[in-house]
Amino acid sequence: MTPPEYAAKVLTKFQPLLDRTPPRKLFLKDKNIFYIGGDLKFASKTTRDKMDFVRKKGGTVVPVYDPSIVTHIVTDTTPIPTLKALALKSLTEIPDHIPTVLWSWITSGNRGKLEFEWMHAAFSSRIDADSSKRSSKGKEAQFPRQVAGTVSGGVTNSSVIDDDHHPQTPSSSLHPSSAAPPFSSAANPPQRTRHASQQCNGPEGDPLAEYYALAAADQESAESNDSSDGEMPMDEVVKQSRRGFTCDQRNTDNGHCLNQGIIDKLQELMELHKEKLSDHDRWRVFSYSKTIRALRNHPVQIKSYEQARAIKGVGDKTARKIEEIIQTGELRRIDWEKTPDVESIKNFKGIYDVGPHTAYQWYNAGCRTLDDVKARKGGITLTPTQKIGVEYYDDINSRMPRSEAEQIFNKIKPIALEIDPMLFIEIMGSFRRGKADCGDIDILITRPTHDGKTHAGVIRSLLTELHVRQIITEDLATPDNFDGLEATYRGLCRLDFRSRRRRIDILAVPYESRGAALLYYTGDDIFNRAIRYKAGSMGYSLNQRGLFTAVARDPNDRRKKLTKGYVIASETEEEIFKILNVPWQEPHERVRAV
DNA sequence: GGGCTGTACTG
DNA sequence: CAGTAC
DNA sequence: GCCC
Repeated sequence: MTPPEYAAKVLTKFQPLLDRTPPRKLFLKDKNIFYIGGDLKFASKTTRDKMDFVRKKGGTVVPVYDPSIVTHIVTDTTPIPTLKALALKSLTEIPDHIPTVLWSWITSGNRGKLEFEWMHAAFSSRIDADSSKRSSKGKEAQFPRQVAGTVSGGVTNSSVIDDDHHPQTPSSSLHPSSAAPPFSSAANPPQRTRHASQQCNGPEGDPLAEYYALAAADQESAESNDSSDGEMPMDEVVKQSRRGFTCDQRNTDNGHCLNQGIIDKLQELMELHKEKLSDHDRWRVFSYSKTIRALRNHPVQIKSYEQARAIKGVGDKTARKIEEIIQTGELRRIDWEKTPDVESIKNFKGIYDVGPHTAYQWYNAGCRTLDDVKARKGGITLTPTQKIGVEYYDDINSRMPRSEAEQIFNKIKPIALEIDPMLFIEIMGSFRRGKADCGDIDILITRPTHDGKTHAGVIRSLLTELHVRQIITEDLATPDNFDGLEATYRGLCRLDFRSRRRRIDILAVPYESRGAALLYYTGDDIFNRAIRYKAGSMGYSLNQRGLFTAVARDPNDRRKKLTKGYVIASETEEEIFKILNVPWQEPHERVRAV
């Protein structure tokens, strides 16, 4: 039997099953899927199982590719056979509203909600294809929709993934979700709400499933509300928007850039300043990184001092440097800053728990290399944490493929749920932002309280258990209070006994703080600083516990708070964005780092 | 001249 | 408290 | 470093 023949047959199968399945479990409802297993002539067992699965989850298996009907192309194979099955000559002929995704996108629905399509893009060239780009009318009406059950998710051929970005990952990896983030993000708030609602058909087991849905609904109903409800004089509001906060605008492009030459030189200079000791240098780095970010997003090639100067964040000094780069192709300041200490300091700071101060102390004691440090040259001493930092120097300074973070998390999550099945436990950080590789694993833990219970004590049990199972191998910093609702843990972990050590952070927060915590632990760093800065400039204060108002600050020292103020938002990310008048951005859109 | 995020852990 | 990390 |  051919795949189209079987697809046609699937449409009539499972109807009784579909009729008695709760609609919330049918996460493929309204999805018209054209599936390509690889063999065009014969529907293999795997292909048949997969088509069955789609149907059982409420999806429609479309027998013939018709772009006006199909909402998603799911492929387990490479471009050539895929195109053959579609009867097309080039991938570019597929409309932008039809994503080409891997099978893993389908099975991601098993975890409570379908993940973003770009996270499972089968071909990097079509990573921006997005079903939310489809005009909302005239679609998906032709086919009946219903149904559900369970079936094993298939294994995916990941050789189709463009894994240029993480060469250390063998192409035999079975984790196709390690696709790179999209180069540009076209999402906007109205589409986002649609995204969110299409993703909230979680199993009852996910305590936050409804929270995501509610948050999305909140946002929708609040769209027209003016955020400045009388608190603030109008002219001040205007002034703020003129200033422009880094958290407000998405990065427009990550690809090649017209000002790459300038960027390279400024970046080189910035890297040198990073290794210097003074506060002055620290702020220079802050400033350069802002300039570089602006240049990355700058649509035209800069050819003059004036043009450079016109960019927000570029002052006289930097504009002069840019001018020099344009005219000579060089930047003399780079050689000037390339002092002999830079290399040593950089290496020392690569040790966990070694910052500028310690690095210079060691340098002044006569250390120049890591071996000098290991030999305690000059009589230097190391803290216990620093010793761990030295021992696992290479591990800690390398990134792991997204799939490894996922695998480690998949070991930890069941252990946590065994302690308390009501826990909310998710990976945050760069993983949540969809990065193809992760520097560490950030795990957020909380628990709904409507049954009168909390997650107090869970952190202690979980850490104990993870130590026993040798998943966590070293502690770097342990919580002040192991039994509270709030806890911060930092350590090293590993997937199995022959894997590298990986940095892991486990954070627990009270349930009411989950939105603020989600926001903070998702980052990225620069986005966080920017949104906190904006909050501060609007008279609020934002931290991982919530957005606070009426915070009285010491007039002599603005950073000192005299009163805590009171929480005005903390349960959802959406309400915090809304109050701060920051356009909604999905985690993968919150990337600001250069 | 002062701000450029705000907090937790370590010794 | 200073230093470090996120 | 930049901005106020």
